[in-house]
Amino acid sequence: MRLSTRGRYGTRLMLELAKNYGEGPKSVSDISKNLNIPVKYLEQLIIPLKKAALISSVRGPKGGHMLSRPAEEISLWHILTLLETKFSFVDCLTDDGVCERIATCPIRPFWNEALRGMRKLFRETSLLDVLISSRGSQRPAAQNPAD
Amino acid sequence: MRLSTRGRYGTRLMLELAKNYGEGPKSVSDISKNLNIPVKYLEQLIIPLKKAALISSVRGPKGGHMLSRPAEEISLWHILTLLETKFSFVDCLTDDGVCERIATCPIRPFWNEALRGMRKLFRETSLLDVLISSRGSQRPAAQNPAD
DNA sequence: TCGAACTATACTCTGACAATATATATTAAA
DNA sequence: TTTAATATATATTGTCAGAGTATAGTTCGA
Repeated sequence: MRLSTRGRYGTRLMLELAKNYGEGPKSVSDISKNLNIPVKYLEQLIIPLKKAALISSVRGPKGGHMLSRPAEEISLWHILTLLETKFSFVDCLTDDGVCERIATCPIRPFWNEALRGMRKLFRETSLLDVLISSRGSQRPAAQNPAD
Repeated sequence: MRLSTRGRYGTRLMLELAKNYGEGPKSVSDISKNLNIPVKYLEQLIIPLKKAALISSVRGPKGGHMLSRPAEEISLWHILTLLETKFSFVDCLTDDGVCERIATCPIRPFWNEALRGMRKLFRETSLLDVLISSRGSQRPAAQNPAD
C-alpha cells in the first residue's frame, strides 16, 4: 500500500509547475535541481502527462514545461492514475479475469467501496487546493496510532 | 497502491475463520484447500495474527486455528496493519527520517488526511460486517471510470 | 509412541520498479 | 547557418521487496 516513486515524483513535479504557473516554461534541469529527481527520470514522467494534455512544452533554448491548465483544474486523481500502474487495492477491481473467486468473494465489494471513497477525495483535491492548504498551516502531522 | 499478497490472503483467512466461528479449530490443510493458499505460506501469516491474539490454536490431531474473539470485534484495519509492512501512502508518515523535505513538503498533509480517511473506514469495518454485506447482495461491482 | 498438527528459520526465485544509457530530433539565439 | 540547449524515444541494467519453498524441530491427543 505504498505509492510508487512515479506517483510521488509526479505529484512533486506538478506542484512545482503549479507554483510557477503563468511564468513561462520551466526547464527539466531546473526542476531536477529543485526537487532532487534525476533528469532522465523526470523526462519519463512528463511524457504521459503531456499526452493527457496536463503539461505543455516549449522546445529549444529557454524552453521547458508548464501546466496547460490552471492548477485548480488538475486533480491529484488525474495525475496519479496516469503515473501509477495499479491504482487500486486489488487487481480484480479493474481486471475481471485475474481471479475465479469473484462471484463468491465476500470482500471484493468492500475493496470497491474503499476505492470509491479514495477516488472521491483525490478527485476533489486539486493542485491549487494542496498549495493553499500547505501555505496556511504547516501543522505537525496528526498522530498515527499503530492500531 | 496494491495490497500485498499477505494482506489479501490474510483477510481471506480471517473471513474463513469467521464463517466457522464457534465450530472448533480448523486445520491449516483444510483452509489451504478451501482458499487456494499454500500451507507453508498460511502458517507464516498465522504467526503475527496469533501474537496479536486474534487467533487461537489447538495442537495435536484434530487441532487447528480459530478466531479468539467474535468476528464483530475484529476490524480489517487490525488485520492489515499486522500483515502489511508499509500500510500508508508514503513512508514519511511513519518515519520522520526518510525525507529532508518534510518541513516544507506541500503534499504530506494531504497524504496524512487520506490515510486518516482510509483508517477510519477500515477500523469501522469488522469481519462480521464484511460477511453480512456480502451475504445480502452480490451486486455487480460499481463502475470504475478511468478518470 | 505414533502421527498429525503447529513453530521457527533460512533460503531461493521472480518480477515490478527505479534508474541509467544511447541516440535522435527540434528550435531559439548568436 | 551554426550552435547549444532543450525535448523525445527506446533500450538496457540494476536493485530490492515480496512470494513461495525447504528443512528441521516441537507439541500433544489418541
